[in-house]
Amino acid sequence: MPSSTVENYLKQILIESIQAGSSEVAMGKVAECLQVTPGTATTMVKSLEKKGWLNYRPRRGVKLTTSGKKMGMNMLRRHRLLETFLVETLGLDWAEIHEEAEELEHAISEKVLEKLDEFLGRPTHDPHGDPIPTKRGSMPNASDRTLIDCEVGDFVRIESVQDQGKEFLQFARKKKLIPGKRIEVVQFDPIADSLEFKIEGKYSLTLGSKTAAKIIIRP
Amino acid sequence: MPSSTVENYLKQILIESIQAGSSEVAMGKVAECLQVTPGTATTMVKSLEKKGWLNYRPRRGVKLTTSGKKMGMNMLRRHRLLETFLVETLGLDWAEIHEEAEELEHAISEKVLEKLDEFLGRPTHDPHGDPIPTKRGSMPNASDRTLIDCEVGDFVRIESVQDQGKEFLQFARKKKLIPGKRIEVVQFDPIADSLEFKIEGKYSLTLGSKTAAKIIIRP
DNA sequence: TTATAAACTTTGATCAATCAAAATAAAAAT
DNA sequence: ATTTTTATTTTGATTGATCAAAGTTTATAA
Repeated sequence: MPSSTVENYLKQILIESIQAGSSEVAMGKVAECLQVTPGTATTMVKSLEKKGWLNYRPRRGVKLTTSGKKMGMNMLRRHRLLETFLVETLGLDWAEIHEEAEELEHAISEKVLEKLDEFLGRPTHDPHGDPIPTKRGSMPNASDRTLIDCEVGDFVRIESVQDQGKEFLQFARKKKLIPGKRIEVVQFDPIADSLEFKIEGKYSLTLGSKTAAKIIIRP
Repeated sequence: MPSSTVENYLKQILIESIQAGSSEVAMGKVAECLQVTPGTATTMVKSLEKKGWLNYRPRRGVKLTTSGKKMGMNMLRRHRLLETFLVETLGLDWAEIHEEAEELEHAISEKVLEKLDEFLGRPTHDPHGDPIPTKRGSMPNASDRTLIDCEVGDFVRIESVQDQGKEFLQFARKKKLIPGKRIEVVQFDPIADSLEFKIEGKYSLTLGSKTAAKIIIRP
């Protein structure tokens, strides 16, 4: 049985490889997203290779094997199901759930997870709008379009928000930047680096491109 | 923040000291209930003393400090609330929940625990009938009478069952040896080491003293 | 093309938790 | 009062995960 450290490496490498689109993840990225020094990442990654979770090419990066991908997906499933539970059932604020799920995901067994999934009614997306992988490890592929890809006049729907930070999530909730909400793009000013839009036809909001890029949308 | 190993030592030492009635727990007991070699227990206990969780007298045993007792109680609270959740909400069998709670109790935060307690309606006892310590660390003291302390003709109620083992719990459920059930003692034969009784006036059952001692009762 | 910077790997060390086996102390038996 | 047994402690070693700092490649810039 993999330690929670191993589980974290695999989950994080999977997330990076999905996010970057490329399957090989640079060692710098690995070290960064696991919050360890580069040397630690190198050492760990070598031991993960020995155990068959991934392939490591020195000074190139790492690439998950089939079992590594499966394990990573499973962790993502745990994480997102737990987040859903924490919000839907226990009523925690969506800004607080990431850290909580981060701990619980290593402690929950497959058996309990299955019961939880059933109890929650087999949800397909977590509170941030991210898709929950199935038990078999497949995941509906998410949209790759964000608010900055929109034209003035576009009508779109928020699919998810890509920032697990407390501050951002509290801001997003206050401004109704919540998965499912309808958005109409009103104005885009590249010089001012600002994008103005209306949520549900009511609430006006202006964001810079950095933040607008965190809002994943679907037409 | 204490590691889960530390949490386990404190919880287990607390349980032992409650069970044995004496506050000082022998090193042998510590090693046994934590499933480590005696040498490991000695080493660990010394480091726990340095951190103020307990007092250690070589070749005598250990005694929790106030903060150690508090931490141990808190772990017991976590464990029992989680067990309650696993049975009441997720519908797991009571024979499977101990190991699950054993893992989850180290991962759940105070915040989530509080929400869980609220969600469950502030239960006072877990599925095995054991009292759940309050947030402040107090616990209604349990009965110390078991089935073997009964006389023929006694009418009593099952308060709890004191064996977390799978086999015993499956047996107990099948035989309706469940907290809350009423029992009438029918016969007691010291020579045969057997005790016969009726549950809810319907089901007859005979147990040896070893097993009868696991059934905590209240008049 | 060489110098510099950035990314990465090695090396040597530490910390928590553990074990096996040897040493010691206390308790029980003779 | 010894001897034997049992309980406990010590010692030396291991494993997993980590870091700091020194060394090595590869990429970038001058």
